[in-house]
Amino acid sequence: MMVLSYDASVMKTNTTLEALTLFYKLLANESRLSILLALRDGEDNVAGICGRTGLSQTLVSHQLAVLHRSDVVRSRRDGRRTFYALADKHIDIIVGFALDHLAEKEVGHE
Amino acid sequence: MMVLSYDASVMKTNTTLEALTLFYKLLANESRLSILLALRDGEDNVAGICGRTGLSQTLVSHQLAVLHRSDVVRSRRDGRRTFYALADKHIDIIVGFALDHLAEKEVGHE
DNA sequence: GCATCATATGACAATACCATCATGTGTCAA
DNA sequence: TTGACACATGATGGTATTGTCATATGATGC
Repeated sequence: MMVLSYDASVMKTNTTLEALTLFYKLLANESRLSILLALRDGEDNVAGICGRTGLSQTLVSHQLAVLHRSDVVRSRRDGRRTFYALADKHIDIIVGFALDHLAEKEVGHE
Repeated sequence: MMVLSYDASVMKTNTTLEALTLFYKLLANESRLSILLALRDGEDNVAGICGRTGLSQTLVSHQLAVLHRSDVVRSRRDGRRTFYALADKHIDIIVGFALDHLAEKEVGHE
């Protein structure tokens, strides 16, 4: 049973194929991807992310929880707010990379 | 309604976010990813892919159809056989890239 | 403490996806 | 043309995922 959300500490027991699939599953949702793209511009709190993505607070919190459980984003509390950021440069690079290549492919199709 | 399978010709009307999501959805399944990883070694026919992935013929055909509809793989008929290959280097590069970074991240977690 | 702000969590209906079984189609050899 | 081979397709049951509503939790100021 493959589940979207997984505990990062379990990942070592997964095969590479499973790990890679889980990783892509995280990116394979418009809400989550939208959040990640927003975070490429730098860290932001939940309200800020809601504003920038147009998603509801509940949805953003849910998806941030998913992304956080999988160590894709990290969180930092500041008073009542929680700021989220991409956990490392990998996500940033990988998403950017795919975007570039997708764009390139689009052009190629014209 | 976001659907995994989409007609590649429709993609121009999608936003970048949608297109990127659809792209990742294609990779977010263990069977498809397994097929794509197999095809990184070069083109192969359905039976060959079944052998290398351990997946059933029906499943492989189904997933190849999905990947083909989205222009991720291309097909070539040779007699009774159909050979499939990655449509371009993008997929190869992107998957390899994610694999490398995932590996790197794993090491970082030790 | 109490109200409020900011975020998190639980439960759930709707939907999407997956893998399988059964069957269909196209190709070749005899 | 028939049979076997190689692959494709349709239908379907089971399951996973999605987004929403309602509600809970934690922090701050008064």
